[in-house]
Amino acid sequence: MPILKKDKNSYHHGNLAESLLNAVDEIATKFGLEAVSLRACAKLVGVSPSSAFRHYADKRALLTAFATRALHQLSEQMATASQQAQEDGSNAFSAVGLAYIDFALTKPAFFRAMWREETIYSNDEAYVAAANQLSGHLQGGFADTIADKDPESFSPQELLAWSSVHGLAHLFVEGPVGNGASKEQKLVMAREMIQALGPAFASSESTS
Amino acid sequence: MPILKKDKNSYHHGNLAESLLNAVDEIATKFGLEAVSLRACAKLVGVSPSSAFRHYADKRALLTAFATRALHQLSEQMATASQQAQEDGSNAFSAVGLAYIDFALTKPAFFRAMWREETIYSNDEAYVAAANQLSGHLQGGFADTIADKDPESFSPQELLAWSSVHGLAHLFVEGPVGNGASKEQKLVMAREMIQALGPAFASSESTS
DNA sequence: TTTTCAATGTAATCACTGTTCACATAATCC
DNA sequence: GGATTATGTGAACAGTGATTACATTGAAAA
Repeated sequence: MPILKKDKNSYHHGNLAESLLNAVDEIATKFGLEAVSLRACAKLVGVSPSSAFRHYADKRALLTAFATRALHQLSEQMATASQQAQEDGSNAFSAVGLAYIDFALTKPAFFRAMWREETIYSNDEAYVAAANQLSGHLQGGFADTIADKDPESFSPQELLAWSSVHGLAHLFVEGPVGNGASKEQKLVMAREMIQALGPAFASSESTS
Repeated sequence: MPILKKDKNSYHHGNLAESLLNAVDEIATKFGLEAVSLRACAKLVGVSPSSAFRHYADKRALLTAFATRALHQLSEQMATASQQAQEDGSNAFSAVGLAYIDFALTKPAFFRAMWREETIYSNDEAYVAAANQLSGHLQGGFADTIADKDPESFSPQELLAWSSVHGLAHLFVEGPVGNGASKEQKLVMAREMIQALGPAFASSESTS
């Protein structure tokens, strides 16, 4: 799946929709989310600016697709972390939470793109589904009763779990927390914070 | 402090720097943060677009000043909430945390502006100071040893406190949490989440 | 009071942005 | 092979942040 058009003379690109997402990826990674423009993406892909509108109604629609893809990537990493923890016998919620924060630290532009009401269509079906999947992974991390639960309703503890992990990730990425620290140090802070969360779950969970 | 130039013929505005901040306020409140443009602010103030650059080096500098002002406003609300709780004898951290979330729900555009690395100068002295003041209020909410602590270092529990409150506020404002719910319902969710946080602090705090 | 000068606001202009529209080219279906 | 649909193009539009040389003003200095 090449980003660039295969040969400069071919009129059709063949994979433009996805290639544009890859272009967003590349530009956001290199120069930040703010630097992502339709024209820059089009140029990177080797295509005229207006061609993007054949595949996305809007810049916002493109960013929505990108955010959705990012959500899926994060979900995937959380799933493997959970699986790994299950094999190790270690704490699943801690593993999933750390995966969440690690993703934010590794791909800050992606994390930013995911949560930005005003620049994505947050009612988009695929986006909502991906977000629900995310929260499901987190809920599944510290309780094994996921599937048949209403994804819209959170118990206070579930909300606490998501909020704290998400909040730390966001404060790392956008806020003044841990400004001088390395990624490893931040992950240590995260692990400790998650550990401190333990007593809040102890009452409702049998074993840990 | 009028936003508009007093009389259309006077060459000097007299209070442009602050009036521009008010313009950002108004536009962000009415049309969202994304709609804030230097030109729109200038027009609202009744002044030419380029005049803004006499007072702010950048659009980013303007937004930094706006974010800083917003941080102060939030700080103020947290301070009064804390004071109120102290008079009532109710839980100070809960009050401060709820004030934090209430602010985010009431002024989402302000909350967004506060935390946006790429559109503000997050190393700006005044901004950093305001952010530190914020975290101080939160730390002060559940322990009374604020003043002489290094604002850069957080204990795991302090980090947990800020992260969970901040995370829920952010998920409300930018994320899919509580999408159909009213502000009051969200505040109930917030109160319950904060309550669920209690056990995590119990071990290190004597009384509550 | 007059003169000087720094502070503040302006107009014109630049490259860039998202978006639209009439058009060009290609792939696909009958 | 010819018609139809999907996909990419080029030119244009208004709006954006920013810079520059210039205009206007208020206040300090004479």
